[in-house]
Amino acid sequence: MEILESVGIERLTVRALAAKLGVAVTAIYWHVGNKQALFDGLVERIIAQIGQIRVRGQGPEVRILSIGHSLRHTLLERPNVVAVVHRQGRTAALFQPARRVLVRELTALGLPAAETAVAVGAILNLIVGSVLVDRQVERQPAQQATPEELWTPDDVPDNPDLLRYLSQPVDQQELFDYSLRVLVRAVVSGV
Amino acid sequence: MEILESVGIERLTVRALAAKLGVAVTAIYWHVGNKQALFDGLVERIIAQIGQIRVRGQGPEVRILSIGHSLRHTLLERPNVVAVVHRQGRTAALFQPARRVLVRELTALGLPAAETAVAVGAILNLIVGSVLVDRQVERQPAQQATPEELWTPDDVPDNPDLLRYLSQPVDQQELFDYSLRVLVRAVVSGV
DNA sequence: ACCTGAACACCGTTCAAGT
DNA sequence: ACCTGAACACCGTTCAAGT
Repeated sequence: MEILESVGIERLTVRALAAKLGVAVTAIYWHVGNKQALFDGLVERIIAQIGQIRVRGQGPEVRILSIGHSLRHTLLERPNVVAVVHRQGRTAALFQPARRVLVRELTALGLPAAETAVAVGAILNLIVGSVLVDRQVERQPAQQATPEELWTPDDVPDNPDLLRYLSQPVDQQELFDYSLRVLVRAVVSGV
Repeated sequence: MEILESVGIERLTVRALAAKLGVAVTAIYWHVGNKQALFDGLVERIIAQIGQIRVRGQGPEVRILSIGHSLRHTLLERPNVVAVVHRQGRTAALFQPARRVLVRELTALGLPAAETAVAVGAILNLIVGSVLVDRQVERQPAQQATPEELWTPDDVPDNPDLLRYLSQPVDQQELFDYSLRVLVRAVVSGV
């Protein structure tokens, strides 16, 4: 975990771990089997630790929004951790606690079972997506082409105002707020 | 590209490419510099090929939905390709053509510039997220814990109907349809 | 039961040497 | 200008050998 958070998943190697522990590389293999098993164990610990969700506020809409924001915030704080979980294909398990509390809030609304299941999935997908995109953006701050090269006045004829907006870097947090609000409102009002 | 699509990004190595070309490993280095540059070049080609979007249908809502579905479909067909683009941090560039046509459709709606920029970002984020989650799900079909273990009757008291829904594997396509529809409707109606 | 060193088959990369 | 082989520093993994 220390290696992961300090130098990233790329350099979390069996040999680096052995060195950190002051032990022969092969000792790791005796204890955990192989690298796959090592990562599996690490991810299980992460899931047990990070999964916890605090729900705050009054009223279903506010409470559901707070779940989304808290989860997104937790994940954004630990990009390397999210990377391992994703790599091990355990994203679903990581999100299970959030799924649990979301179900609780949505059943309180008295929605039909089918709609609740879809709404929970949609909200969680939105969060996963937003986090993955955010990580992507921060990992590549200079996306090679500048916005000015990507947009020509031709794309947005007679609209210098829009061109200015499009040329600014996207505020991921704002996008997330907007999408989540729209989605939750639709769910709560039963569309 | 052939290696990528046939055996996946993991095994797309400089040495594998050299072997496929019947050439010494070091020849690759003379031509493209290093692996990073090799991947960069590959990704540029992919972006030029895959970015193209067909917009179909009449009316802004239908046309925007068609953009979303076409893009998602294209990306889901080539999971390995998406993986390289994502790894090289060029997702934004891959989505530029879609961004372009989305802007065109939304300006036709006559929305204020600020709202158009946010709406475009939100829709694209939804698509990226849905594709990444979908790839995740299919890469790990057996998510270790079965739904039956994840949910206890305690989580959904007195609601066996909901429990049944939650225990089924999530239909990612349905989730995407739902979220996109909600989002586009909100944008079109100017919420 | 736990740890070691040697060895193997892989990587990416550099560099001097060839034509 | 283009390609090669040898070499280096890294990987993950196995296995016989030690205590």
